Amino acid sequence: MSDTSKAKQKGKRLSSTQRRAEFISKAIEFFSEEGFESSTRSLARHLGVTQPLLYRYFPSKDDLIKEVYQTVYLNRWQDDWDELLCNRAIPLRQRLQAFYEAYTDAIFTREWMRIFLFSGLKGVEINRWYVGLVNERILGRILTEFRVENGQLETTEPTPEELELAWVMHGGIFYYGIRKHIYESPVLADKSRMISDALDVFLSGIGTTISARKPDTTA
Amino acid sequence: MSDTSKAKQKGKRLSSTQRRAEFISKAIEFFSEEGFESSTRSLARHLGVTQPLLYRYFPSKDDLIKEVYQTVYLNRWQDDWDELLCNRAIPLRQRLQAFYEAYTDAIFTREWMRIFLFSGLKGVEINRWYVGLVNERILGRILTEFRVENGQLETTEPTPEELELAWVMHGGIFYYGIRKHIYESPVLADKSRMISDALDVFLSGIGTTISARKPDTTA
DNA sequence: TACACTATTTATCAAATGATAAATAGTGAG
DNA sequence: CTCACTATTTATCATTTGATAAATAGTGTA
Repeated sequence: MSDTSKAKQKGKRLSSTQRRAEFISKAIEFFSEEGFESSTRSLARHLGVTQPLLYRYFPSKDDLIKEVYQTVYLNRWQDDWDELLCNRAIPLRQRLQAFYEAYTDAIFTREWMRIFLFSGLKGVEINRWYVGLVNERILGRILTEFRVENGQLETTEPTPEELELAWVMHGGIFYYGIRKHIYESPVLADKSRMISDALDVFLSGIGTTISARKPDTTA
Repeated sequence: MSDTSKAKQKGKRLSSTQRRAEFISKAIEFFSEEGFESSTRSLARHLGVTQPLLYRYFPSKDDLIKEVYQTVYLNRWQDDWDELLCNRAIPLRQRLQAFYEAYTDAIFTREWMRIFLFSGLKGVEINRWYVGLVNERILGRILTEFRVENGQLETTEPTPEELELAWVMHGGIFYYGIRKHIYESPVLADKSRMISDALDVFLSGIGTTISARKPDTTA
């Protein structure tokens, strides 16, 4: 009923910037369903415009895809998550629960999960970059914060074994999203509960399992 | 240097059955790298034959792809894994370690992981079937065996929360394979150690976390 | 109203695609 | 050696694909 939706119905002349934004947003919808190998004609049909119009806004299909990546990957990270993870006024367990609820709220969508996996299979740079971001901005921090809360040396680097266990925890949570949105398989409805259990298990394990097997009392 | 490799070098006349097997095996290599949207011509080049020859062995590209699925998904499960998981003469912890080492030895290959994800994104039936297999043949059993070992009623169905926690454990281990073979990201070299830690954490958690929060003392 | 500007469409191209039919060339049986 | 058989290639088709150029049609401005 709004101005824009009426304009879209008739399919006539949107402003350049509006059109561009609409193209990217609908290209995300489209490519996340059909994969990036799908044709520009099919995409244009989905957009309700003719195929050559795409080329007035993007020099090539590849450029459009890159814009899709940018939009999907970037600006997904909320800046306050950094502070949340490192806010030592709150118990770590609470911080992690809040973080993973917010984080999974942001990325557990069919669109995001599928584009993430499609681009991962293509081995594109931005995917590798994202994995690095998870490694340093989430898992590395969690391990540091765990040390601090347990009165250990903050400066001690996490061992590879600890980092791996953090990845297994993170991957377990992430896989819930894959099962739900990629496999479309039934999952526990209560996402918070899943996160809570995963965290409990991880935090009790990182304390006992790791320290017990490889006590770094070298210093 | 062998007969077959020489024959392949000259590219001349293999027996029908040999050729067919070779096509499927190399199609797995090829599609796992390039994705199923890649062209039959490109595949033929990879095979060292001309493209129409493919159609003498498979009615259509789709039929070839189905054969690829069959070969990759089926016969991957070793029959003795069933017995291994349920062999109550051995402590559950040991059974799980042995099982997951063997299981990941079987599926943590670049080919398998990539074809699994490609087919998952396409939503093909065989992928859904496989997820069901993991659910019942691995995770359901683990939970049952855990009950038995802890003197609980074998007949009691696992709660959804328990099954979810088992999925998180399994997903965490599986994600190690994704990170290694899809993201090509560095992982802990010692896979056995990763499995061991994941299992320790899971088994200690399933006993305390779950039972503590939702004690099923209804009966 | 008339004009300039540009968003959009129509028409089109060359290359790539899945698929088929006919021609060719190894191979084994007699 | 010859001939039938079939594995393989060559030639080809109709579609689909990414992309471009030219024609058309809204829209704001004077």
